[in-house]
Amino acid sequence: MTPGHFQAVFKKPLKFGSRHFTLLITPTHLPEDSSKSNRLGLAIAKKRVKLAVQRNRIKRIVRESFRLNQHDLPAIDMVVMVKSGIDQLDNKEINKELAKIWRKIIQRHKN
RNA sequence: CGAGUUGACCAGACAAUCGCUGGCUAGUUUACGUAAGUAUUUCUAGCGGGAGGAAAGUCCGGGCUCCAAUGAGCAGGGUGCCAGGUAACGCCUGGGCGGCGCAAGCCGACGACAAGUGCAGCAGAGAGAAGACCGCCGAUGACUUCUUAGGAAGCACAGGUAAGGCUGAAAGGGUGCGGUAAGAGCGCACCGGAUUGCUGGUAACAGUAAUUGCAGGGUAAACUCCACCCGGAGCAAGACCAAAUAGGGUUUCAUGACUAUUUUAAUAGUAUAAGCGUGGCUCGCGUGGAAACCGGGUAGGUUGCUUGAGCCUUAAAGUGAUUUAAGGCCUAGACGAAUGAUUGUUCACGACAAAACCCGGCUUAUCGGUCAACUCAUUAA
Repeated sequence: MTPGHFQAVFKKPLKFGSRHFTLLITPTHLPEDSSKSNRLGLAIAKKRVKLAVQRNRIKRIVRESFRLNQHDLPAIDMVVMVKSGIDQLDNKEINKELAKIWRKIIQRHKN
């Protein structure tokens, strides 16, 4: 996603929260309706996660999880934001929490 | 074998599956083109590459880039034993001096306070060319008593005294002997200091001799003085390409103004903002349209961007930092930002922490391990 896309998401978001994540979501506005149109943006503030090593780790895990689940998700743009304290979690816990969020989104989409 | 010092190195390993990033090769796709082909297009496959010793803090120094430049000075800032190394340094090496350690070794902003100015709480008698609180003395002078008339004893009044005590971080060289009423560098010896000379050393400095009774102590990360160094800003530097919109310039066309001709609608000519309020000055309003090209330039893109004071091996010079020569090697280059995830096996159960223009240092963080040299202790020969 480019900065323009980020602005679009921030303008009219649908919020999903969990203990350590906040997701902002809008339906994609791509003119050509392709199958892989859901896109991911990461906004991990230095204020929330201090060390560069930890920030990179979280980004990787979120990307990985997104990659594995993207085919089940509806056509959306989303920005993943992060709350403080997430650097205390290990990889397994983060994966669990993300899986929960994906399920939530899919449920919402159906309804 | 134990305790330790210094230097160098490593930073879990292996396998399977699924991914990320940019490079090369092959194919594919897109754009332009009649085609050959061109391209910094899309996607796929294969191959090989892909964070650190500190990438960190951003504390110094340099390269590179732009700006300014003829040189010098002032201001401001920095450095501060000596010599060497280096592109340069506040770094490194070697040496000196001082301190710590049994030792290997480690630590030190380590110029100048007998240029000037300033500062020093409490305590204490006294804190800077000092000071008499306790103490010591009271020779000399005063007073009292005695007297053999020379003096003797007392008193602690004048006064002398920096040995001792007390205070303090610090009390105006130290120790000893002489000396004295008691004392005092007052005199002497040794130690220390200062000055001058000589010797060794490139130098810092060290050694030594003579002279000098010896001194106004501390503090310069206090002002200051002395010596040396420093132009400013930074890759968001800078260079190139360049959409939309607005605006600038040039050319052409159209329109409008005036004049002439005539078929009253055209042609030719003139001027290029001439126009209107308003006849003039002044003032105000107005000064338009289309196309092409040009230039500046925003978004955006490309570049800068990794071949470099580079790394490895060997040899030579040097105590060493380092330098020189020969041979070999190419080892991340992203930009919403790449090195991961899962599972299994294994071990000593994995710390601190991730490039962002590039180097040289310093500082700080750090689980543990390997190697080399050296020191101490114990035992044996």
